[in-house]
Amino acid sequence: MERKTPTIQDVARFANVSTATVSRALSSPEKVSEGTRARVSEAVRVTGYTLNQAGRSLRQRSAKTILVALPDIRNPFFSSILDAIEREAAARGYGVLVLNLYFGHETIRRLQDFLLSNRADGLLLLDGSVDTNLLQALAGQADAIPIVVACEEIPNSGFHTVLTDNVDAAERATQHLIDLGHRRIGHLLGPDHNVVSRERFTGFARALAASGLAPVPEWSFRGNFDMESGFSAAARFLSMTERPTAIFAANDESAIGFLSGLRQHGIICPRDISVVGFDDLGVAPHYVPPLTTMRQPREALGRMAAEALIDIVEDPDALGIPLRIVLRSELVVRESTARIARGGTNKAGADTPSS
Amino acid sequence: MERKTPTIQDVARFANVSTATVSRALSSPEKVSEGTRARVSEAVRVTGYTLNQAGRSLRQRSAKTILVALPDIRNPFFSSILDAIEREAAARGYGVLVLNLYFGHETIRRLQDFLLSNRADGLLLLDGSVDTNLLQALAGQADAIPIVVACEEIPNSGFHTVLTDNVDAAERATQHLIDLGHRRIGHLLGPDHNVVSRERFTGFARALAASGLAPVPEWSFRGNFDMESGFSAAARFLSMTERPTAIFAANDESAIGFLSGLRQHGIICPRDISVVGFDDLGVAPHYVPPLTTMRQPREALGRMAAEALIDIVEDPDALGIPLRIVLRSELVVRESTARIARGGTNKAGADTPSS
DNA sequence: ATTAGTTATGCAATCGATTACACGCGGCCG
DNA sequence: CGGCCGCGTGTAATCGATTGCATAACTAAT
Repeated sequence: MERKTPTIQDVARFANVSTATVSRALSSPEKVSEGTRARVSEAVRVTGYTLNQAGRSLRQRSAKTILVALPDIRNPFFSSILDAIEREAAARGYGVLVLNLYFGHETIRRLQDFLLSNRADGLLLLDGSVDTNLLQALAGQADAIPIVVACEEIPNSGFHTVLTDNVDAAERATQHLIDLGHRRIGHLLGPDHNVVSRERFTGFARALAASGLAPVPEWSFRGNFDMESGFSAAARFLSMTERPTAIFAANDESAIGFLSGLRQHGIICPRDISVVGFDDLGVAPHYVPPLTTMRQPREALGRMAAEALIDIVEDPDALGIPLRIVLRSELVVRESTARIARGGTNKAGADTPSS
Repeated sequence: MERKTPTIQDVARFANVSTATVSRALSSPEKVSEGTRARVSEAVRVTGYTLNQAGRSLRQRSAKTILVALPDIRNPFFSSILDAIEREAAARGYGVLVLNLYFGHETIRRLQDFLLSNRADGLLLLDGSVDTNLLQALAGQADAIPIVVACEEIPNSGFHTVLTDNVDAAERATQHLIDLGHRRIGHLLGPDHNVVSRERFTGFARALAASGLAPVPEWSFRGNFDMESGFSAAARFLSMTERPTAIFAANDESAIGFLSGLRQHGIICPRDISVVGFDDLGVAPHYVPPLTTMRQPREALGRMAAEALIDIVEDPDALGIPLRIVLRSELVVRESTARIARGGTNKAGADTPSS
């Protein structure tokens, strides 16, 4: 009973044709006569044949697989993008390999390996902080490896890019706070080295400038995109005597951590402080209070990035110039932001509102 | 400048040895002399050789890749398990293919394809609701495909399984509510057909029974593991005249949706109701109120499942009998549960105003 | 010195599918 | 009638790496 998985040879034998014909019948049916086609289908059915992808990959030098490299799968922001990517890839017959990109050379080596070893046909990179030289070496060769960078921009790299309008969105988020009457506005930063962090800060500063304000260095809280860092920032906030009345947080997770920290000391949002986040995570509408936030079109972003990558994989000349798609984020107003209180309740000492 | 990626042939030519020797130098160094080994390394360095995985896979019939199939990548519970799996796999030199298992035959077909086409060496299944027949066909053949089921049990299937103690954990969660003096305890269910849902309900009922109580059918709210379903359940809760004083929710997400729905109508947790969740998501400690919940050892679960699968892939006879690992969940008490209010009969209409 | 054993290496087959090229056959056109 | 074209098919080379078997060069043992 030692049956091996059937190969194209078995099918050929059964259908009484050559392996070449079987191959053609399966991948370009129009090249084969109707009768033969039927015999081959039947033979496939009977033998239970399935393609051996390794054989095909070897010959065609393509793996029908894309590699998605991201800084943290656990982050719900990335995981929903990954979801969209997987859907799109599946629809086009591609598999998705995921690679956690902690940091350091080790993982870069692995990334390179995956690509060079013909396990993946292209790279979808969801992290802007990867060594550019290395990537360009990969992308610049004669048989260049298709790369699409999504979410985070790698400046001047010339890679195809799909991202959201971080600067502009941050500006609008901050403007929302200004529109509500806030003048003392702080920012909960993202990680230092991160491009997205910087863009959001830029948009923040730009909105302030447009209203004749300037960022107060004290009110830029260190953060890291995660809840813990928001929580720690709250401690610093609480220790200050001159506090902002509103905060633009670099993302929802840190906003939540921040609010959670404040709440433990009786600072209530939006009564005492307004907070606007970024991302519109699933929990945002169900948090207490429901979070005002910039909604990034995550599904679209993932889908379009995957689409573009596969287009290039299938026809390297498809795109003349580097692609650059910018998707617009949308402000979702909920309950974590409110018009500034009239009498300026927000005192930690004897501070007067600037109005 | 039309350089192709170098092959083992190029290395062999450069090092003045045969391809066989190069292959051996790279994968079993102890079989070649020291001098040759050095020449080969040098040649590899100079030519910039990297292995072509397709070639190796074809010959060795192994892809150095595992397939992880899950119902929803976006779900933070799964994404952190996926993270752990990826880490373990990476450490052992394996790649990870992910497959979203929406439902229906189409995806099952894809799953089968991946396995049969030699793109993956084994399957890590994070979903108990897959057609068992098909899986057993895959697993039962002469050259069986290694399968490990994690998170969700497939009863009587004989698959290797790694999971958490759902029944027992649910019992302890409910017991916690009983210990706080609650007697009128409801349950926010998971999806109907789901094994895990049922196990958690079983544990719930068991805890009640141990205290001489029984589940009140009215107080078992339909749910779906997601926030929306928790939110809807809240509406039903609000419409009832006889309400439970505590709820055991099938998971944190639905607990959050439920609390969010209640809050909109002034029902405050834990003052008016106690809620215990399941999973200990990242947001749990930062929710308002911080959630009491059963922490599942997600990282351990993912890691151990991956470990077991790869063990089997590398040595199919490694395990004599079907593996079955059960990990213990841990109750994390936070602020969403409280001792029942003294006179608190919790009747609708008799609500104390919230502010 | 002969034999046996060990070590290092090469030769060539092999994994499974694809595809360039060649061939045979029938129809069509000049 | 002869040449050309196109269709359907088969033959065999090919993709890149691994590995069973053979061989050669030494060492050790008798």
